[in-house]
Amino acid sequence: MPKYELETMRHSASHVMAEAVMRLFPDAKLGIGPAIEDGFYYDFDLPRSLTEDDLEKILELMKESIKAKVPFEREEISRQEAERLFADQPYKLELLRDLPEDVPISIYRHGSFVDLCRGPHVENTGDLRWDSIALQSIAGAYWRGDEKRPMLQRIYGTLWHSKQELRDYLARLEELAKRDHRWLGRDLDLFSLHEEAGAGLVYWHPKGGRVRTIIEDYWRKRHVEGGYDIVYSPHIGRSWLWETSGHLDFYHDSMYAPMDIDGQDYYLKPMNCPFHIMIYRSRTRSYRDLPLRWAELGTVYRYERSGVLHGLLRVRGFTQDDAHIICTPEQIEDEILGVLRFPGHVASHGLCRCGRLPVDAARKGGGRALPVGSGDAVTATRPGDRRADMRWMRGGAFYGPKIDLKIRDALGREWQMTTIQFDFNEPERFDMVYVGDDGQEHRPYMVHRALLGSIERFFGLLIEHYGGAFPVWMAPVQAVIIPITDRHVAFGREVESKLRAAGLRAELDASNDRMNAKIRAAQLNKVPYMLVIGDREVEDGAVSVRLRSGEDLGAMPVEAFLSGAKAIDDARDNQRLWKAEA
RNA sequence: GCCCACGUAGCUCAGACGGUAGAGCACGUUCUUGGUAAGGACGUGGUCACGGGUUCAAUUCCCGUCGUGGGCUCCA
Repeated sequence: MPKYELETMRHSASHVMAEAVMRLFPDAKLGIGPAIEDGFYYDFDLPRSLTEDDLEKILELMKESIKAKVPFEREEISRQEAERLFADQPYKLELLRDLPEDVPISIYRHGSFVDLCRGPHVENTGDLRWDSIALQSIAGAYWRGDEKRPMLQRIYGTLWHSKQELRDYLARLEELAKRDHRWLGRDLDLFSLHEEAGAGLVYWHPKGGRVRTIIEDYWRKRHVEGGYDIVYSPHIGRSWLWETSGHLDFYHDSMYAPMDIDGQDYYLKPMNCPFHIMIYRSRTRSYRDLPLRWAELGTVYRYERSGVLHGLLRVRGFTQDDAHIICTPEQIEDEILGVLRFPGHVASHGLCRCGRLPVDAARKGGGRALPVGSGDAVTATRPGDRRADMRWMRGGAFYGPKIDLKIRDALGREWQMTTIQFDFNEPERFDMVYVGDDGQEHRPYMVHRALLGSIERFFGLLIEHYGGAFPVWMAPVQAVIIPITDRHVAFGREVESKLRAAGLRAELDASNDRMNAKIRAAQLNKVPYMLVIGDREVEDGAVSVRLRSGEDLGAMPVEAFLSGAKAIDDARDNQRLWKAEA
């Protein structure tokens, strides 16, 4: 058993690092320095920018401190003493002043370094191992996460129990980085982005297009089965639409500048909802029509600040798998539960964990004045309440409580995918009504929901999830036919058309590379099946099947491969069935 | 948007006190016709991101813009 929790050691390491920085920059102002998931950081206000060389020096100084086994000493002091002690540390003073009155002020010293800190820490710096610490990067970070406050320099470090653990961790990071969709997308010829054609705009290549088609076909099929109707709407709309929805007021920073058409302002759509509402308003609706479930693969354009764009995961034009459910207050619970149970398969990992919060919130709130939610549910008050609107917007919710689902990428960052959001605002703004069984007009409830989130982001994470090796049913190329010499190409074409006729995405590699090179190319493209054909196969009407796992299944008649591959396709499990058959 | 770094062939990268550049892979031609992860030869390919400035001369130095990477803030 290690003597200390990693968290304690990491926090101590951040103090040791801060001490080292203070020795290099005696005038440094200290921010905060907590332990984080895999390491620690410390924020500094320094007279100049740090460089990679500085990191080496800092690590050297940390090493000295660790070798000297300097004891950590805890001390509780009065507020006045603390203010005196940190008189030249404005950020510490600010933290101090924000501490509640009844909290005792504790400080930790080791050597000449002293920090306002709750602890705990290791006994002495010698409890850390200098060879299991790495300083990873220098980054900018706003003081207290507020972009209006000064930007400090943050040093990220990582610490483990042993040198080996550190090595393993760094190796793991490298391994994960290999799954990065940005490089896989290029190597597998799935998509591209072009600086000269505009940042954050995605070009889907034929192979990426195949995967997207499969995702969309699947999406459409499940939605129709799930009681949704598919709708289509324009990409631009007159300013009236956005004024009415409120987007022009509250979402303005994310919208592109208007274009003048015959003296009228038109805007690229950042959202699909107002269009679906227009469809709703196109005729009188009865309670007998509800619930309405309208889905659209709607492409939206949003201005994103330049620093936040990231491959497919954060772009400026993307397609949402958007849907709006318009229902009566009585139907809302069933509708939400229906979404939570939605047989989305590809998107539904973890959906069930979301609980019943919004349903309860909606019920308690009666749909007009809502209680404050917790977690990711966003506060909502009255429709039309400007302050509340703005808060929802800033919080990322349009108009009410929501459920969000986040998935981590290869680099460990979280990205929002699924979102389910109540909207008590737009029905009001657009004066949506239905005629109830009492003959009176009533206000319907509206739910926005996207399961995949955006097709682009979903695809990016899908690439990383599979490391580019898509399961057979999604693979852009399912089988590559590899003739050994030119005289086998003719038979190769026959096989190719047979497979294609059977619905398989097969391609013939007729290049004049050697077979080995063709196999290598297919491997690198992560093609599930490689079908080698030479003299023996031509004679027998067979193919030799190699899997991307490297397994060689030997020769089999083309029909046998076909039925096997189709069965595999149906089972959505490429390798196992083959092994069972083999 | 902010902090730091970066931008040389499609990709990965060399390179030069400032005197307009090179490799491997990819691509093309060609020889080779090969049994499960790279056969050989030859060749095409670059306004050294873009725009200014300094200079006899800028891809190299300075400034700006655009873009990329890692963070922060923000978000599907």
